[in-house]
Amino acid sequence: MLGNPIPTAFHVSTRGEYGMRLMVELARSWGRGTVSLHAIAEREDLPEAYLEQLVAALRKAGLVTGKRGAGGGYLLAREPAGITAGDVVRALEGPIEPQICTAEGDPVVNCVRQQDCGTHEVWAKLQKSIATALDSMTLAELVMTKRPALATT
Amino acid sequence: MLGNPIPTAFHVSTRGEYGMRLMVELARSWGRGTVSLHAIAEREDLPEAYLEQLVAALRKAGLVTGKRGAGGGYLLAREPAGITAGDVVRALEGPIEPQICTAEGDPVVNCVRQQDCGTHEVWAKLQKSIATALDSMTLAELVMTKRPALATT
DNA sequence: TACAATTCCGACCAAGGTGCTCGGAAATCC
DNA sequence: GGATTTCCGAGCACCTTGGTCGGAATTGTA
Repeated sequence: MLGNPIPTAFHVSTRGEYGMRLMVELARSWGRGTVSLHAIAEREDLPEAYLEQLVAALRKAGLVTGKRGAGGGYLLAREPAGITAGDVVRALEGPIEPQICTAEGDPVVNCVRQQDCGTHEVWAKLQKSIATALDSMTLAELVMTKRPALATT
Repeated sequence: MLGNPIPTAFHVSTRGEYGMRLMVELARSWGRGTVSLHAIAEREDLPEAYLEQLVAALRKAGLVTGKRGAGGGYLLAREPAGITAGDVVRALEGPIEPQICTAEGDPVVNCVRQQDCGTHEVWAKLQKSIATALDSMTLAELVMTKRPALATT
C-alpha cells in the first residue's frame, strides 16, 4: 500500500518471545538441578548477554531462582504446572492492559469519559480474553514435545 | 493525552484507540449523511490533523468513504452491524500477529524451529483468542449508549 | 590458593516506532 | 470566488526495542 510497511498488532517483543523459550527450556530440565544461561543461549540460539536482562526480570517476579558460581545456573522457582504463560508475559512485558482504563486488578478511574464511552467495552473484553488465554496454559503443558532436556550440572 | 505510557503488554496505540472512537462516532450518525473530521475531533477532544492520518487508513481498508468539499465529511462504508472491532484494529494497527509464526491467514513458514517449538502453541492460541474477541463485537453493539448523535451535514 | 564458571548489575547505544504538526493540492457547495 | 473539507506527503521530537559491554560478587574445583 503506502511506502511504510504496516506493523502488526499485538506483537509480543523479543522479551516475551525469548523469555518464553527460556522458561520452556527450564521447565524441560525441571527436577534435574540448575541450567546455565550459556547452555540455554546455545540451545535456543539467542544472545546470552540479552538473556541476562530477561532472566533478571523473571527472578524479580519470583518465577526463577539463580545459583551463582561454577556449576551454577537457574531453575524454576516452582513446578512447571504452577507457572502460566501469563506469569511469564507479565513479568517480561508488564501487566496486560490494552488501555489504561482496562488495567488488571485495579478499579481504575483515570478515564474521564468512562460514563458514555462506547469503546471501553472493546478493550475490557479484549483484556479479559488475552488474560484468560495466557493464564490457561502452564509450562508443564508446553513441554509436551519430543525434544530431550538440556544437560544439567 | 497521557505523555507517560507505562510499559504494559498488549497496549493498543493511539491509532487504535482514537480510530475506534472515531468509528463509534460515525456509527452513531449512521443513516444521517456525512460527518466532518472537525466535528469528531471537537466532540472526542482529539487532534484533527492526526485523525486525518487514521481515517486515511480506514478509507483504504474500505471501512469509510469520504466526500470532499463544503458540507463534506465521512460516513461508514457499510452498516454498523457489518463492521467489527477487529476490522478497525486491523486497518489501523495491522494484522493480529503475536509472532511472525502466527500470521493471520497465511500458512507461514518463516520459523525454522516450528517442529519442536514449545512456545508456538502459546502465540497461536493467543492470536486466535484476540481475533475471536475483536471479531465478535460490531460497531452497532458499541453504540448502545445514551449519547446523542453528532449533527450531520 | 588460584582459577574458571556463572550470576548479578548498571551503563550505553543504534535503529525504528509513536504521536503528532505543517503546508499545500484538489474537490465541492454557496 | 471563497469557504469548507477531504486528500497527500514530509518532517520531527521523543520513547521503546534489542541489544552490547565491562566489571563486580559468588562458588566449585584443581
